[in-house]
Amino acid sequence: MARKTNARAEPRIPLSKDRVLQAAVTLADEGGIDALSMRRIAKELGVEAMSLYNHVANKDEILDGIVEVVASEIDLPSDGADWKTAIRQSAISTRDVLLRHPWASGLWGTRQGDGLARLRRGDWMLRTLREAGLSKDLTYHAFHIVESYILGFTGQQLNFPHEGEELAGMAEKFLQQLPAGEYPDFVEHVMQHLEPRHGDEGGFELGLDLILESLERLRDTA
Amino acid sequence: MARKTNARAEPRIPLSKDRVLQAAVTLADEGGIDALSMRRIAKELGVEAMSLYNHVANKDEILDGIVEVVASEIDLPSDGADWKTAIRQSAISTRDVLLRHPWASGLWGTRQGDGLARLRRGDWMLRTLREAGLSKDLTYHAFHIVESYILGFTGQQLNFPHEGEELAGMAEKFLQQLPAGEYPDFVEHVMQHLEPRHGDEGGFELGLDLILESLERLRDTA
DNA sequence: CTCGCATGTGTACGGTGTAAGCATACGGCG
DNA sequence: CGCCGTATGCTTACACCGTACACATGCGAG
Repeated sequence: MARKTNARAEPRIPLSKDRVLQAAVTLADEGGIDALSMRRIAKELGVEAMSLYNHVANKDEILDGIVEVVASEIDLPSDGADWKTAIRQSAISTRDVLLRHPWASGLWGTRQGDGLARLRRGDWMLRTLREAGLSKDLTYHAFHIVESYILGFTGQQLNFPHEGEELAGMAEKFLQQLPAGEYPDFVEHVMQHLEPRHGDEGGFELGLDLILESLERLRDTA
Repeated sequence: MARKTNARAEPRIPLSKDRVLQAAVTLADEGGIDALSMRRIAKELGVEAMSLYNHVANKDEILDGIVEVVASEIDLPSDGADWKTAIRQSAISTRDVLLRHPWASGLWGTRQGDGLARLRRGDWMLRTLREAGLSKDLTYHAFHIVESYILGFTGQQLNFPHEGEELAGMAEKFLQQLPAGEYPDFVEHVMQHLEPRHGDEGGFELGLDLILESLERLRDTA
C-alpha cells in the first residue's frame, strides 16, 4: 500500500552471474548435464532465457562457470602436514566433489580450465610437490600422473551404477547377454564388483598410495 | 544403354550400419563431436537423415557404435611376451588410438561400454594380469588403476593444445592474464610445457611404468 | 507376375542456442 | 525534484537438432 510501485511482495532479487551459475549447478545436480538448457535455467530463476545473456556471454561461459563452482568446493589442506597425506586428502576431496556433482568430471576433462579455482588448486598441488623435495622435472610429471589418476578413476566410477540395487540388476542382465563363457576374466571382474566388500572406497586410495609411494621412491633415488 | 533402369553410373551401394558408423567416425575426426548430427551423417552418405534410422535405432546407438569402432583399433599383443611389456604396449596403443580420434575419450568415459570390442579388450587385460600372477583381488584393483591412468592421462593431454605453435600462443596469453606472480608454481609448470623436451611422449610411459612396477612389487610382497 | 517387406523420403513437432530490437526501471546528475 | 542514459529483462525470430509418422519405391520370394 505504502509504495505505489512494487505492489508485488517479492523483493525481486536482481539476476547476477553468480545466481545463474548457482541455478545451473542445482539443475545439473538434479537432472544431469543434459537438463541444462538456457530456457530451463531461466525458468528456474523465474526469468526468460535471453535475460541470462545480460550476465554471461553464452552457454560455454556457464559451463566453464559451473566447473569453477565445483572446483572451489575442493579442500586444499593448509600447509604443514606431510606432503603425502596433504595430497592424499586433497585428492580424496577432489574425488568426493566430483562424485557429488556427477556431471562435473565430464566437463572438467573437456573444458580448458583456466579459471581461478582450478588454477589455485593446480598451483597448490605443484607447490606441495615441490616443497616435498621433488625435482622440477619430477614435479612436472608427478602432477600429470596424479591428476590423470584422480580424474580417470573418478570418471570410471561414475559410469558404473553406484547404487548396489541398480548395479546388481544391470550386472545380471549384462552377464546374461555376453557370449557365455567366452570372456571368463571379464565375467569374474563384474562379479567382483558385486561383492559388498568392493565398495570402491578402498580401491581409489589403494592406487593413489601406490602412486605417491612410487613418487617418493623416485625422489629418493634420483 | 543396355539396362533401362539404373541410368545413373553409380553402383548405389546400399546403406548399412557399418557405413553409417564409418561416416560418423570420419565426420567426428574432421569436425569434432559437435559436428555429428544425423543430418550431416546422412549428407555425407548422400542420403536423407531419416534413412539412417533403418540401420540404427537412434543417435545413441551411433555414439556407442563409433566408440566400438575406435576400440577395435586398439592393439592387444598376442600372449607370450612379458606381462608388463604386453600391458605397456596395449596401453600405449590405447592412448594412440584415443589421440587419433580426439572425440573418443569423452565418449569412452561417458557411455556404458558393453560393446564387444571394449569387452574383448577388458578381458584381455584382466587375463594378462591374472596370468602375470596377480591375485584375484589385486587384479581387480590393478585393472581399475591402469584404466584410470590411461584414460585420465589421455583426456588431460587432449585438452592441451598439442601443436607446438598453438600451445605457445595460448600459453603466452594465459601467462599474461593470470595474477602476476601469484601462482609461481603453476607458471613454472606452464613454462615446462613449452620446453621442447617435454613432448608429453615420455610422460605417459613414465607414469605407466611407475604403476606397473608398483603392481609387480605388490604382487611379490603379498 | 504379384505381393510383401525392406529401404529411402518428406513433412512435421518440440526442443536447442542465440541474434536483434524493444520496454522498462533505476542511479546519478542538473 | 525531474531528467536521462544505461543496465536489465522481454519478445520475436532463425537455423539447427533428434526423431515420430505417413508415404513412395524397388527388390526378392512365392
